[in-house]
Amino acid sequence: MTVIESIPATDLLDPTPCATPPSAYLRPDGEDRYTIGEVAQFTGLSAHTLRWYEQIGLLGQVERSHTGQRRFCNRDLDWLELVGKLRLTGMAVADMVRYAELVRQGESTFDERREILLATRRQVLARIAELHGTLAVLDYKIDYYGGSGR
Amino acid sequence: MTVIESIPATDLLDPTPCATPPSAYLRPDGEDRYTIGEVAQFTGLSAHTLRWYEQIGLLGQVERSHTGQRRFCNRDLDWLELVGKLRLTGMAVADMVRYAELVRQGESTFDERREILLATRRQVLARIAELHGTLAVLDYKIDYYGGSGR
DNA sequence: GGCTTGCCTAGAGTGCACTCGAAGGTCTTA
DNA sequence: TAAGACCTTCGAGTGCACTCTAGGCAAGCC
Repeated sequence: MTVIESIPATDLLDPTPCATPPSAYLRPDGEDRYTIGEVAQFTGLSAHTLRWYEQIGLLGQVERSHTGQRRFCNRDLDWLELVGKLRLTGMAVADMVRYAELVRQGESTFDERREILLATRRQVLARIAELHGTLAVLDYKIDYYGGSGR
Repeated sequence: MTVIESIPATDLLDPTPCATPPSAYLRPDGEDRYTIGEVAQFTGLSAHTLRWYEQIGLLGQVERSHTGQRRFCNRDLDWLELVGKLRLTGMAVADMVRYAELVRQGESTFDERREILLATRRQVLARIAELHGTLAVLDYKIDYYGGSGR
């Protein structure tokens, strides 16, 4: 919960459109075929939720095995990590789907994507300020109830 | 939204159990009898929501006029202001109801109330840290999309 | 061969926090 | 005294983000 991550310089050159900061992959690229159960464990999302994400377009078409089972790749994990971060900001699923669609449309949507992220950034800053405000109220009342304990 | 409030020293002695930081009251104490519509306008909550809050015990018995209409007082506004702050922390309504019950039970519940607020405080701090983490990711991606704009 | 485990689909259900509608009573202003 | 804004209760509806159910397939193990 108290995760403030730093971003290694090696990642700053990553050319993929859905680049996100570092992940500890389960397997190296080329051998990256994960079952839905593995991904569920790795991301903390349920298998149900992962299927639902794909269904609503938040995940794009996931590859399938010859028997029709999903086989997620490292890139999918990257994307899910970003989705997780966006979810933490309070962004609505529908908005994330919109963003995912823009990613799928390619480079021509860079500007729009940047705008979305900038707007999200502003909302996060506002939310942080709001939380500092509630913190002041909480501290005031905690003091009233006999203080300390912090 | 960017409200970081300061608490005037004059309020620090307030002896009421549901004391909250300053409100700009509509009317001075003694003449503080507001209709539900006025309170709705003042708090931004709908009249429906205010009735629902009372119904579930988040608001305690609101006074009534001789014809049975609700007449809110400044104290109710104070309480609603606190509820608004707690709601901003993401506290569940059921938990706020629990807190309200403790307030109604009187001084013997001071310790328990302080514990609740301390726990909430920890959650708010964790949430702020989490948001700083998402901010780092957003900045990373915004840079990738051509930066600036902040 | 039978059992278990894990996966598939489509669609229904859940919990939260409101939010609204219906049917009717009351208050205010003209 | 009449219009219309505002009030009441009760219960149903909404939107979100999952979460689960049912019914079935496929692979691995004893």
